[in-house]
Amino acid sequence: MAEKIICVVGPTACGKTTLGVLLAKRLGGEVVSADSMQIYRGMTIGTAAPTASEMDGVPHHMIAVADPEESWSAARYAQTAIPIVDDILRRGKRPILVGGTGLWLDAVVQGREFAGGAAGGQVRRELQARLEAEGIGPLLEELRQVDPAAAARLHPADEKRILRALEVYRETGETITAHNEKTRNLPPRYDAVWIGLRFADRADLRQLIDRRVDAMVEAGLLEEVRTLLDRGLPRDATALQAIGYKEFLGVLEGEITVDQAVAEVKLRSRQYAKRQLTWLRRNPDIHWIEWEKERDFGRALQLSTEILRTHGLG
RNA sequence: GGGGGAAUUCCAGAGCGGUCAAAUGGGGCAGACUGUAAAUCUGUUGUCACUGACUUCGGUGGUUCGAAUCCACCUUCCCCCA
Repeated sequence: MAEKIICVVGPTACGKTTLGVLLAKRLGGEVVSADSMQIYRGMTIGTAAPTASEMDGVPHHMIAVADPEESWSAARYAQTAIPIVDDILRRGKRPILVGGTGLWLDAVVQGREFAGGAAGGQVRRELQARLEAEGIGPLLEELRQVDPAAAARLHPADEKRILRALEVYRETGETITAHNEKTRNLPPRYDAVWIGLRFADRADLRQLIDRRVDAMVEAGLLEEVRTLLDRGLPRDATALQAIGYKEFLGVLEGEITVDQAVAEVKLRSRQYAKRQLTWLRRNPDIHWIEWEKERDFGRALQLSTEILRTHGLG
């Protein structure tokens, strides 16, 4: 029987961090972050990573544990986070996964494994070079030869996944389609109770995002980005894909003004929130707590407690 | 005061007599997604009784078989001269 863990999910700025801490305190739990950007060090302001006071004494894992120059993936995250979750359980505490990166959450909770190969690998670089030289056509044709199902499923414009599919075959001798079929129905690694936070009206989320972005800028987002660059972080680092960072990079390089960057960050953030919601919507196990206008954490904690109780927790 | 230019679907911006409900981009909405996922990719975006019909391209009137596209006047905006 898989062990019980809690997952707190939702779009950016919906209050996951706060609820996670409240639940941890009530249940004697520890937070394991599932955030693809908070994982990097030196990116606290722009990723809205919890501060020491926000953590309120609750142990947090997987936040600021990676060098921004490193390129973390969902697979690497899972490899690192799963042992941590297990350790928390072994110590008789409750793991609480808190995060907005849907794939990363699923990578821990589900029993699936990622196929071989990786972004920085030799095979991938070869494929990338071929893509640049020949275009996607020949690569898609090659995929059609070895894995017709994947070739049919993937949109011809989806270069990233076409490359990945070829890479898996080259690296492992097994097609990604076969790998997926093999692992898709494995039992979940944990018995997760999913709690989702969202606003009943998206306009309220937007307002909150706007305010938060303004606060980030006031808190020194520009300086944070400058510091990262001063330490030699290359412009193409995965960490700099983070919303807020890439835009303010543009400010430092004199391409756009601060006002333009702020507007851009707000826009990208709400688009991101939308994508997060799309990902989460297909998870039927999520128990949604809806905010009306303002976030009421007292009520959310109460509702969460009831949800957890029905799942034998609390 | 005189001369010139422009007004297009949520925004920007094509279109310059029929093949235009109107290119393209942005935004919105919806979706996908398993080793870059805060990334990447897709669909859709006037209305409806939706393989067809109806109402649109600043306003009014006109030319024409037919107009977003031509003409007149009006309104607004921009530029130049004064």
